[in-house]
This record gives sequence, structure tokens and C-alpha cells, in this order.
Amino acid sequence: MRHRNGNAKSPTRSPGTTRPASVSVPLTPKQAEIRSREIRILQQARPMVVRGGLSGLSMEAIAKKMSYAKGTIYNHFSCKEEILLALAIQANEIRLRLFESAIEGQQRSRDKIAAIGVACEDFCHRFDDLFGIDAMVRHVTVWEKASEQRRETLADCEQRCMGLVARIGHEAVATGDLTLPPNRAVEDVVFGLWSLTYGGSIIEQTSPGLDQIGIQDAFAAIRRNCHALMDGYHWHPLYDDQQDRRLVRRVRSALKRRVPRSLAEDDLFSESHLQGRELKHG
Amino acid sequence: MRHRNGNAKSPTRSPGTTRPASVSVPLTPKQAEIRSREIRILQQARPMVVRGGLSGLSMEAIAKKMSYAKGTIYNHFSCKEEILLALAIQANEIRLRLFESAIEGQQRSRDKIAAIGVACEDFCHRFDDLFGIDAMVRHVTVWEKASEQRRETLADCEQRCMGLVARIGHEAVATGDLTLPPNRAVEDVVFGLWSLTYGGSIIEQTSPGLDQIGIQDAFAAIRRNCHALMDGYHWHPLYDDQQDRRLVRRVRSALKRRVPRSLAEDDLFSESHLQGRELKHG
DNA sequence: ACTATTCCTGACGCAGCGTCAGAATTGACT
DNA sequence: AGTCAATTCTGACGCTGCGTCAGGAATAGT
Repeated sequence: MRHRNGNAKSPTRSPGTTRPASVSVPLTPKQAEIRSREIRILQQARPMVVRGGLSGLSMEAIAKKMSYAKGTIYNHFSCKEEILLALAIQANEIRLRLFESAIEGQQRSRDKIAAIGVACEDFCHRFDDLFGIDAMVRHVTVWEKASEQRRETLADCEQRCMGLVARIGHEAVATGDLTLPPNRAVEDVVFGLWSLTYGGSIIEQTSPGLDQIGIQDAFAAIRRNCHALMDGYHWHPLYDDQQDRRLVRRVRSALKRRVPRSLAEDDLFSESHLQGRELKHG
Repeated sequence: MRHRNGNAKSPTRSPGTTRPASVSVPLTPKQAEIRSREIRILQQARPMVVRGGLSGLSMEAIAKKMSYAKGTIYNHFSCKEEILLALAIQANEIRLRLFESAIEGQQRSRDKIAAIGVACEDFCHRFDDLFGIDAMVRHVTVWEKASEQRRETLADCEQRCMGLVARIGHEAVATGDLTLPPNRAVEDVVFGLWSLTYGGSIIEQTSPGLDQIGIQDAFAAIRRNCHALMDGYHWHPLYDDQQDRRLVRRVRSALKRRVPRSLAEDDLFSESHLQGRELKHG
């Protein structure tokens, strides 16, 4: 399983040159080409994965479409699963951004949670392909074959999402908005909200004909159920239909503005897990 | 995509013979062999799917293990996805049985729901492989390639599960145990419970290190969250720790008795979707 | 211009899917 | 116990796609 190693090496610069404090280090044309290619590979891969799952993703097809030899693709990603993980990382970075943008305008703990709920919904709607990818990645088959490095990056993203929500929970307890029942931790409540939202979204995306059972707008149902759950825990202020409607509208438009769909096609994100590396996947 | 058709034909019987009223029609030795083989194929397939997902399931490997030619396996199932669906059907039949057994001992609507929650938990625990299979089947890739007939059978199973729960909901409204908020249907509540349970179980099974976030017993957390949700809807009688504990214990032992793990290996279930058919997958 | 390093290529070996012509088996009826 | 049509079984075949690697091409340092 050894690969030819590719040591990261920055281009030589004359001593006097000051490196800009930001991330972007000047790249040689070659390095730039490589990085850009990596991004384009992922762009090619995304629709394939969405259409056909892991087996719909074909290294051969990517190579052909991009007019490269197969080996070149393998220089970037040692297997299909690596590509899937890379996409999942993008997905989680966007989700995290949505979360952060969502809570920004909120003061009260419960509003923050509600805003995150809207962010989840928004993620499923506007980035539905990424949501599907995120679900695939959780399967052992994929997880096992991917590199340690990428697994860690992904786990880290998830932790940050979870941590964000957990922090709000603790804040709620601290301010007195939420009083826990005996023998219950904040994490239990967070886990509940997470399960409800995640489960509902999965069902919405994979169960044909939910409306036949009487659910027209699954996401509205999820949102109201989250509120019912919080009401069940007496998380103040209790549900108010009017106010919630306003909040949803506000958060939605903020998200559309602050996290445009185009981000998913950008190279911005990929930077974070394309650090320094040159080729030959770590 | 035409296959050689195999018309079901019962063995000729002398006119005086009365056919037993029950399902089992006497089979020719050949027919019996075929049916038994179908079951054994599924038995072989199950661990493969569990270990490696759809790509871990290999027709070649099944044939080799059973010392048949590949073509013979293809006489039973026209593709891998068909096998997966057949397994998912088994899974759902067992789940339904668990549901039915669970509510049997309960009088109050809320207790019935709680009992079904325990059944879900039990299903994930004792039939964890089947739970995983059920999740895989929901992916479009699989769904599309499977035959109409099996898809319907599976959808039917699911409907029955859902219907069971929905009926309890309606019953609760009728008896006054549950009073719905304005603009809310019973189905919304059921959907909430379902999302919460399903989502939680998925997370439990696929998220490594839930206890790192502070969740030791995910299923206990799910159960309590379901109760909090029902409390949120004022579904009477409200949560009582003592009583719930007793109920859980009682239902668990009843399920273990009435739906033993061995059922999953039995042929009992497969009968239902192996009706009359001879070979060449309908 | 020379050389070392890095990068790209495409043929190769392998595994697995689904097909199908022909061999083998079955069983109904002499 | 023989005939024959229908059914079932077989395994070689064509194909797609993965991941590898020896060798050729490009790049960059001096």
C-alpha cells in the first residue's frame, strides 16, 4: 500500500520577499495546475456519485471525461472512496458555514436552535446532492478504505457542528432557558434534536410518497416536531407560531445571501484539505 | 430484459385428494429443492451484504460457496439488487411482527407507542444486520434496478408498519389521550416519532464514538426523547420514569419470547414472497 | 545543456456482472 | 423402460471497471 511520496515544497522565493500573511502561498504554474485539477476532478465526480452512488462513480469515466490517463487521477485520489470522502468534507464545511450564519442574528438560545434547524433544512434543499453524499460516507465500506488523514478531517468537521449546537444547549442551561429533568444531560437533548432532524431529512429524501401518508411538507413537519420536543423539555420561550414563521423567513433569506449555492462549486473550500500537499495523496 | 418464463404449476394430484386449507401446497421434490435453495441463497447473501454493502455481495461468491453455476443463481434473482430487496422484505416482516407483539400487552395509547419504541430498539439490537440492510435498500440505485413486484411487496410491508402506528395515533385522539395543536395532523406526530427513532438508530449505528459526545446508551436517549416529544404534544399519561422502566422490561422479555432471533434464519418468512413462483423471477 | 526529480501514460492482471447456447435432468404419457 | 417436450443447469464469453507499474515526458535546479 506504499505510494511514491510527494513532499510538499514551496517554490523558491528571493529572500527579501515577504509572504502574505494569509493562506495563499504563491504557486508554481505546475502546482497551480495540479490543485486546479483536483478541484475539477471533484466537480466531475459529484454528479456521478449523486446519480449512482459509490458504484456510479467511475475513475475510468472521470479520466476519460477530463482527457487524462487513469493513472493521473490515481495520483490525486488513491481510490473511489477517497473522492467520496473529499466530497463529504466539502459538504460538511458548507453545513458548518450555514450553521454559523444561521445563529448569527439570534439572541435567545431557543431561537439559535430554531435557526440551526432552518439551516439543516436549507442544506437539504439547496445542497441536496451534498446531503446525499454525506449519508453515503457513513457506511463502513467507505469509511474503512479511506485514508486516516481524510477521515480525521471529516470527523473534525462533524465535531465542530455538534460542538456548536452543544454549546448553545449549555448556554441555555446557564441562562435558565432550559431546566433539565433529573438524570438528563444537555447532550441527550441535542442528540434528540439531531436525530429528529437527520432522521426526518433522510426519510424525506429516500421514502417515496411521504405525502401519501399525509405529510405534504416534510420539513415543516420536522421543524414543528423539533419545537414540540423543545416544548417537552420546557425550553423557553415556548413555541409561538407567529414568531417562528418570522424567524424562518429571516434566517432563510440570510442564508441565501451569506452562503450562496455557488459556494459548492467554488474552490474556496477545497483549500482546507488540499493544504501544502503536492500529489500522491499523503 | 425478457426472461424465459416459468409458469407456476402444482403437481398433479389424484382427484379425490383434498388440498389442506392452509398455504402449503404439496410440492414436487424439484419444487421443494428450488424453494429451499432460494432460502439458502439469501442466507449466504446476508453476511456478505452486512460486511460489504451492495458491492460486498457477489453473485460469483454465492455460486461458488454453494457449488452451483452462476446461471443457477441468476435463475432465482436477476441481479444483486433483487437479493438485497428480498432481504429487506424479510427484515420488514420481522419488524412488523415485533410491532404487533409489542402492542399486544398494552391498553393505553401512549403505552402502545412506547412499546413500539422498544420494538424498534429491539430490532436494532437483536437484528442489527437486518436494520442495516433496510437502510441500504432505500438508495435509488438499488430501488431502480429491482423488480416492480418486489418493490411493491416491500412498500406494502412499510405501509403496514406505518399504518399500525398511525392507527394508534388516531385512537389516542379519539379517546382524548392526545389533543392536537391547531393545524396539526396525527400523521405529523407519527412522523416525528418515526424520524426521531429512525434517525437516532442510524446515528447510533454509523457514528463512531457517540459516547465521546456524552451519549453512552443511545437507545435510552432515543426512548426518553420520544417521551419528551410526546410530552410536548401533551399525550397522556405524561412520562413517568418508574412506569416506563417497568414497561420496557416487560415488552423486552415478551419480544424475546415471541420473536426469537432464530426467526431471521427460518424459512417461515420467505414463503410470503416466494408464492407459487417456480423460477426465473416472475 | 545536463541531470534529477516529478509527473503522466496506458497496457496489464484481476474480479465480477449478466448472457446464452447447449447439455442435463425431469416427468407426463405411452 | 422408452420417448419427448419442457424445464433447469452449466460455464465460457464479452464487457466494464479497479488499481498497478514500468517506462516515457515534462519540469526545474544548476
